Amino acid sequence: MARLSFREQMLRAREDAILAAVNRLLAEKGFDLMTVDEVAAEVGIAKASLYKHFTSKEELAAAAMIRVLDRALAFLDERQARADVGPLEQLQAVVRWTMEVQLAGEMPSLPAQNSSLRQALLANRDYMDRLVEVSERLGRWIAEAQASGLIDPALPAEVVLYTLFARACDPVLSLLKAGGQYSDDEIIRHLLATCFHGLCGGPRKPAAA
Amino acid sequence: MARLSFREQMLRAREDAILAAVNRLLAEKGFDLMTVDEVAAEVGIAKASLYKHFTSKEELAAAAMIRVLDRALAFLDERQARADVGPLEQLQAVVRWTMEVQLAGEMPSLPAQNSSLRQALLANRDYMDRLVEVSERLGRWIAEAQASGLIDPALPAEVVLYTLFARACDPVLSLLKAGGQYSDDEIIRHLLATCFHGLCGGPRKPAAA
DNA sequence: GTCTATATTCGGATAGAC
DNA sequence: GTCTATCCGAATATAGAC
Repeated sequence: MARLSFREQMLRAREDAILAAVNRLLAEKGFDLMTVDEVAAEVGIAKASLYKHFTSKEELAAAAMIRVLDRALAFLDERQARADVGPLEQLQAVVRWTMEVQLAGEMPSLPAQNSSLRQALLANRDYMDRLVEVSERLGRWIAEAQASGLIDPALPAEVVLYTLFARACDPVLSLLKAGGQYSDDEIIRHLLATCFHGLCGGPRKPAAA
Repeated sequence: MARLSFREQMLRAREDAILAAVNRLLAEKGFDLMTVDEVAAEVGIAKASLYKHFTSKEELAAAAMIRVLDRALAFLDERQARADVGPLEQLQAVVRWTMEVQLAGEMPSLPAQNSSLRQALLANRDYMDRLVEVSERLGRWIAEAQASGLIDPALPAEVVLYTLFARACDPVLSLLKAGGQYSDDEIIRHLLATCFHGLCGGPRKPAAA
């Protein structure tokens, strides 16, 4: 039993190393430009060995994205444990977290509408279940925030949810990061401001009347 | 002379048909997933004939994107002719226009950071000149709007500019469009609201104090 | 379950006739 | 300048030895 468990641990460790590499490459180049050869090279094993763990490139990417969703769910767990935080602050904390993941180069970009990956993800129950779970938890905060007017009640909740997902891989962040003239904190501050208060800059100026 | 001019016209017409097809395919699938075979099939000519007009897939895509920028510049010309419109309204009109182009399925998505297309575009003077021109014109409106406080002066102009570009190919729009439960007008209205006033919904509620 | 070597498919690009 | 036919490299996936 102990030996089996040990082997199992080794297996898990290797697979996690694989998924970490896939995750990084997905963030850097996206699914289409990432090659299985690169993944194998980065992990330091032969390509054929990869295919013993995962049966296709799509499954490889799906496993990495499931891992990201699991991290997101763990983060949501943490936040939900705090009862003293309002729904708007929770949503802002989530967006901040996604930006930190982006800055760390660990946020895979959304698959294009036609990608073979998209098909695979839609058919992957493990992935879809987690995506639905994340959406439902965010949906509860969105509903609360809209009920109290902290989030614009005129916006359909769907629009708010999609916007949060989209900001999790907003190209503005990588453009600013590539420009190199702002610190990570400044980037996050500006993007949080535009996400929640818009380019016009909402309620911070209390209208000099 | 007349015959030469006629031939020239035919050539232009064919090339424009090619670019229209490329533009549509770029919007639908992106550069990586678009194949030259598809383009040829859609135009109804042989692939080899395409390569008489354009020497590579990258050049083909670049020509299509230059065409988009030319349309944008023409739109900016129109707007600048109106002297009675404030800078914020001009920027909102621009964003609205980009969303209409997106809804028409004619807005190519931003090339990924590592795409071979990105390299080609950066080296393409015709493309870069137009991109700089668009940026400078938008930059003037942004500066004016920030000077009068209509756009948040705390945001670096660069952040505002990048955000406008990013909203021109925001995946939120295609998600809402795919959902099918909102009219094009509603989609544009909600996205304009989140872009300029944020999820919290800025100055429309005059703070019931 | 890891390796080397290879099969196979696909897509960008070209040759050469007309 | 358009076509048909083809080349060639790249990338996914697999065979088969150890």
